[in-house]
Amino acid sequence: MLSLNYRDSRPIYEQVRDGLRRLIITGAIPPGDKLPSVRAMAGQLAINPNTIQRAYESLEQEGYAYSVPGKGSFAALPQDVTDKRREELLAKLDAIVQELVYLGMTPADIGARCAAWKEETK
Amino acid sequence: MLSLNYRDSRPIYEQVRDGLRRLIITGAIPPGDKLPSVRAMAGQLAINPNTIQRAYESLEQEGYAYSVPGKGSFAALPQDVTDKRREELLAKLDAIVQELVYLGMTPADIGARCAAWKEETK
DNA sequence: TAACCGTACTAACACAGATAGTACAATTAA
DNA sequence: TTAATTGTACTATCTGTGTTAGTACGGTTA
Repeated sequence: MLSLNYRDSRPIYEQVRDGLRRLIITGAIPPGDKLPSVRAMAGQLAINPNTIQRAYESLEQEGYAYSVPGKGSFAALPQDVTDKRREELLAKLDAIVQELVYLGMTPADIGARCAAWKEETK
Repeated sequence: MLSLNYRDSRPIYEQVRDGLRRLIITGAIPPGDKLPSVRAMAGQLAINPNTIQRAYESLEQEGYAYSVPGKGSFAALPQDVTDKRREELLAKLDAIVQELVYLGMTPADIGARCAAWKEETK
């Protein structure tokens, strides 16, 4: 379901958050479905529950999940994702395009690549 | 020339590296031009020279700069930028497109946005 | 009732980031 | 030649964040 890379310099809770987000946007976890419990995922990944909780808090701040005490954490609807997150993505997109253009690609090249994007379950 | 954000959680040396990269890809520092010396930039930003050196090392690993002992550090040519860096950019691009599609945008929308990109000196 | 859930603390530890200081060889300008 | 500047390489120290460990409470479910 999820894997950690201890050679990666990124904090574990960020890796968990990004991994869960990926499971959601790829459809592996449909909106409304229950996410693994904090303790279950901590046990599975052999890390501390506090670290998982931190990942869930971060994911919840983005709008990708919501939690109900006593019940569990669930994947939210795409509509619930924060505008802040959308703006971040577009800003990153622009920065990447700018650098790729500097490196020789044309905006048309990049645009074509994006337009041809398919769900390849990467 | 450059500015630091101490509220940002990102390490200073990464902020410096990204800032310098931006100056290069925007054309503010043309290829072949000399970058500020380690000590000069450290003094200007009021931080430790070691931190600047670390930023330069990272920038050099990407291929955006090269250093000559006794002379200084210089902006490299776009051709010198590592293939690794290019691959990273394309991988990030794909991930962003995937998430934007999940959030409701069509690949055509995103492609059009990229193709319409202009040098706005952001 | 018992087991699970999210959540909220406190305390302690490990490590990366950052600072401070020093040093050396190569280059440049005086 | 001399003096100043450059990149580079160390060591030592400090701080903050990430992580772990343990405990606890209220709500939900079987």
